[in-house]
Amino acid sequence: MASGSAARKPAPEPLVVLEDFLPYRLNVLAGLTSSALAQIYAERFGLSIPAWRVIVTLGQYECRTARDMAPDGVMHKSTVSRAVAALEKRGLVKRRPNLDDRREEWLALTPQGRAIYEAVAPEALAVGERLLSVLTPREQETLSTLIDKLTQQARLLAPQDAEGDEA
Amino acid sequence: MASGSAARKPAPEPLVVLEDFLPYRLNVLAGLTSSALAQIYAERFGLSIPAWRVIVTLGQYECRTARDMAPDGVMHKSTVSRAVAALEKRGLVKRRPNLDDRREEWLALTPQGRAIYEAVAPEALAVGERLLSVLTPREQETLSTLIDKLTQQARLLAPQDAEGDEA
DNA sequence: TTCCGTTCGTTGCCCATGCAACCAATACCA
DNA sequence: TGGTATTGGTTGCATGGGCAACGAACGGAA
Repeated sequence: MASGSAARKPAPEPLVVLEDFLPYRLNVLAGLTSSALAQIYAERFGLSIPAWRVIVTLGQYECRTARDMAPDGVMHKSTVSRAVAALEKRGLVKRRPNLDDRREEWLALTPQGRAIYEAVAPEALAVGERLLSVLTPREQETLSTLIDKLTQQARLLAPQDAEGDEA
Repeated sequence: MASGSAARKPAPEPLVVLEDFLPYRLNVLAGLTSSALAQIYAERFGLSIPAWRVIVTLGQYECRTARDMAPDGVMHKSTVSRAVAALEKRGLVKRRPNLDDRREEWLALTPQGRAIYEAVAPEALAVGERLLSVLTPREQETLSTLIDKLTQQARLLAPQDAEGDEA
């Protein structure tokens, strides 16, 4: 069927099969999980992903500077800056000047920020659990190891961008 | 040292440890590999990631419609539309009307498009190889299996967005 | 034939984000 | 001390990409 000429011809030489290409598959997986989470962050709590990361980090450490917010260089500093500004505006985060170095400021969750943190965190964790529930504990450990190895290697392959920001 | 009051206090209850949180780690890994690849695509060939995906798909199948370009629902149809438009403008892709259904159009690489495909593909593959080179063949197989399982599960958790587009 | 519902694809609008330039404060060094 | 380089953080600008509304074309039913 279809037109008489060249429909659905196989390509001369398929050099890459996209659905077997690791970076593509990683992107798909990460995108799906991100959107599952972003849905919770956004619809229920009005948080962007960067905002969520800031909140989680402050939930862990109580007091951090904006620079410490992305020690792995994942978020751009402008992203962090804007996320913090938005959170401060909503009264979820407060800043205190660091008297020892007045370039930077200490950040902390306000009580309202902490409350949101305590509301979102369990739901986010639940999504993570549901995701991992298809793997055996042993597989989960293996996965963790593999991700670490790959991440370490990926840092070497993506030098000046995501990493050069730091250092 | 530091200010006398509340610097670096541990948080009351760290509910989530970001660097152990699977979705976060996946995002970091995918982001690093993406940026390693995007660098090649962009700097050397002026291709965005969606454009690259279109080119690879057409390199595999010769003739596809825009709709078939993201069968897994990863790319939004507007993203595909714009990527195809840009590629056509650069003379890398050509459209032919499908006379059997004039809503859609067949897409194919032009010779120039094919040339770019053949130039980019090996480099992209090389990055993928270098990434995987830190894993044993057995680990690579395991990884593949785990990614598949997780992706399948992630599709269930991210319903209306990335998937609802299709169906 | 004429409706109605659905699908493919495009486009206007808007927001998020990366980049780069910039300001302020500090560090280093002569 | 002064001068330069470096770092923390913000902001203007341009771009990429999502969403939703739209137009065009098809399918089915009366």
